[in-house]
Amino acid sequence: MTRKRISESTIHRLSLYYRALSLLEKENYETVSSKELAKREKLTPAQVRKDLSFFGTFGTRGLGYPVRELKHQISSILGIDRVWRVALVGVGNIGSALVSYKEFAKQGFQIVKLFDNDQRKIGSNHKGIVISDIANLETELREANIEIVVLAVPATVAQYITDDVVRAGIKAILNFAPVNLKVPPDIYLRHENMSMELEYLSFALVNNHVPKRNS
Amino acid sequence: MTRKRISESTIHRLSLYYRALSLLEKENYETVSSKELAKREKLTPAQVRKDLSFFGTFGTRGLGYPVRELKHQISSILGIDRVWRVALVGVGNIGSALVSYKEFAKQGFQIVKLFDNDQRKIGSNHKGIVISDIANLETELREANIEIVVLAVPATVAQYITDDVVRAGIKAILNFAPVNLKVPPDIYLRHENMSMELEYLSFALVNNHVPKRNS
DNA sequence: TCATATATGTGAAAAGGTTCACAAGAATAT
DNA sequence: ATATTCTTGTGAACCTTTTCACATATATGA
Repeated sequence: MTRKRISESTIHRLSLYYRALSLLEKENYETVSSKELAKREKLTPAQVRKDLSFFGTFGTRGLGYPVRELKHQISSILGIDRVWRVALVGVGNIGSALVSYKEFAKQGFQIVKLFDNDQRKIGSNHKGIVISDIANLETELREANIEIVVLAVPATVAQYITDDVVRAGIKAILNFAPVNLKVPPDIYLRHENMSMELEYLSFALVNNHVPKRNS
Repeated sequence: MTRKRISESTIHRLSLYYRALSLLEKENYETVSSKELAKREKLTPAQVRKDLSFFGTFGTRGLGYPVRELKHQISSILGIDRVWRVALVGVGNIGSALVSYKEFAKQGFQIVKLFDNDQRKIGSNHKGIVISDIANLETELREANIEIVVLAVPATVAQYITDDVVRAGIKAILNFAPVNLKVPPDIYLRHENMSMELEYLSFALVNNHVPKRNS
């Protein structure tokens, strides 16, 4: 299905374009040029055009891109023009915050299951979702037709839980634990390492680092 | 001060090496090879060696790298062998989670000030820190000698707050709001976009994307 | 002590990603 | 209708990053 090998950077930038287009739409823009789009996300016009060109031709010469239409196209490319059934494992600090994080829902990532191993939490209702026992992870992930699992558990147990998740047939995992996880090659695994960017800032301050671009 | 221009990717990987070395230290390893280090973070041995070579020669041929020593060196390169005075603006869902996030403290990022605009929160004690009024942001950032500011505020107000933060002389900002921010060129600005990785997973699932490597 | 195995450090090659530059199409003004 | 301006789409050039491959150094075992 992959026409050409799309780089990770391009995909990440699609997220940025989508975000910018959402805003432009709210501001009642009909069309937008690659120049304006680039400016808003601190990129170059050529980069914007090249990225989009991998997926088709969406613009009109002399005019630019139709905001609503392009936004829709990108959402379709990213697969966020639908609802994804997401389960969150670990309803601690980070986990709780993620349940309430509006941005996820807005983009179709619906958290429909919560898991924890804390007896005090299991069975209780958290933002409208009853917290399940992590002991039943595999079964309940299957029964609820979960497609994406978000891990917000301590690093020490992340691998065990991951093994369970993989056994449940889940193909996409987003891991917030600061540890690398072993998964079979057919599983999509991504990491959200929140210290990393702080460490980058630290490095930059200490070394007077000259970045190519901010962000 | 920059010997050579170090790439962002290299710096991010230093974070990974640091993490792996911390674990290796706990496991009582004396030395570690680039091969083992690479395996643990799903990289290649050559990559590890090349990255490290930008900063000096830390290894011993035939033996590998001394775990404790290399960990210390990397922490020094990243500037996390010291304490950073961090302020967090926005004590909502994400903000609260970040205050309790152990990983930050562990790496020297000490959150010493909290700000919010909610009258119910201002003056109250949150995990040992009294929440300040965001109206006094500029003054209090200066008075507390804050070096890094973390923004966990709604996208709609992020730019105004950023302007305040910049006026306070802060040179490093980590932004969790899903919006791009305008800052002068001498400010280090980084974004933590938590939807981005979910969107990547979505893209990967829909397009059967073949990644270069996981993560 | 010598041979063998191990593993670093690094130029050079290869791969990958970004920017350039321009032809071509569309809109707008005269 | 025509000229002018605007802006896309894209091959090619350029630049950056990764990987290769090997000389070099150390450790280990016989």
